[in-house]
Amino acid sequence: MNKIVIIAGPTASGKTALGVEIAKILNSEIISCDSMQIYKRMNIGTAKVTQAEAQGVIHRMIDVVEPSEQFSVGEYAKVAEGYISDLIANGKIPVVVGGTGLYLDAILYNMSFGGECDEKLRKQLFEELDSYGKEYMYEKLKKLDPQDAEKIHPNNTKRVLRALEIYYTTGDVKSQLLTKERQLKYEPCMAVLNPDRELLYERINFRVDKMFDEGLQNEVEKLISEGVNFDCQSMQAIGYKEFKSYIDKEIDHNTLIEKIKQDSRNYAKRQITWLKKYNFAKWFNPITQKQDCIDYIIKAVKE
RNA sequence: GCCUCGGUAGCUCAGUCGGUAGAGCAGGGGACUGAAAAUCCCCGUGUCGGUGGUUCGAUUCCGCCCCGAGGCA
Repeated sequence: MNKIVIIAGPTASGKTALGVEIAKILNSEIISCDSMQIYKRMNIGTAKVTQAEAQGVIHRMIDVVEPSEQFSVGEYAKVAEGYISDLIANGKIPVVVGGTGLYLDAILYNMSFGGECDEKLRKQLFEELDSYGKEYMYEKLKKLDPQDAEKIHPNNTKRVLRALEIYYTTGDVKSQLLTKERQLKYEPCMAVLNPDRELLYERINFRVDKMFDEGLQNEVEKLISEGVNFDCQSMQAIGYKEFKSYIDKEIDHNTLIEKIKQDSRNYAKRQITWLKKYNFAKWFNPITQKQDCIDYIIKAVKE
């Protein structure tokens, strides 16, 4: 099995810098694993690598679609897979850097996602939800796929609808898709960066302030003037979506900043929860164990 | 100085016609297969400002004191 380096961790844990450092040592490229850095012109708020930070290291899976476009894990997996294979074919070890859990799964495992999302169908499901309520939709799923329904909380409407969507587009029920054993596609040499919680939160707060200094508001206003609205998937990103209530004059500027910090902190915690499931990953405190982490990765790659 | 209203969880506040209390947010834990920076689930003991009194029993009623906000002087 081919080796692959993975640097993961919550937002503001220092993945970017460490990734570049390791990619340089390995003379390789970085495959970003981030659901929001996919979008072009969303640079400040997603903390995308700057040219200076990249130090000449090539980054893939960044700036791949317009902020007005839809994107999905399935597409991510397909495109990222291409870059990874190319690197491996050239005798290089890909360096995957990012914190989007589902996307990491998509790289690591052989997964068969359900059918593509069908705009019309999705709309239809939403209308049904509006008129009959979430309990009705859940009951509907329960009849079609009791096994999957059991795993989804009735309140988690988004999941319920997606499960229904899978059935209507593929004719197969979701639990059917999941019967196959998950299989690792590569041999992962994986490090999770995990600063002390308190420090992590401080870093997040600091970073958000910095984003505003660097012109986050300008970036958002520019996107909006281009026609990107808050219904766009890209605008679900933390650091962007919070601007809606600010622009609608529901909150003041200071509350906006605090809200972005808060959302970022909550997100970081969810990321950590997800990353705990990779039992082959080694966790490091990026402040006190940075060199240990680099040594570990380099050694794992050479073994 | 007098009057009024407050002082309850880290924060904002609810409540107890007297039987030692509960929401939201924060915080913690968790789930996760084409929206995932999304979406969802679980977790609430704290001298109920202090101190006396009434009472079998006070955070709740009464007195005094302290702190905050407002009003009258």
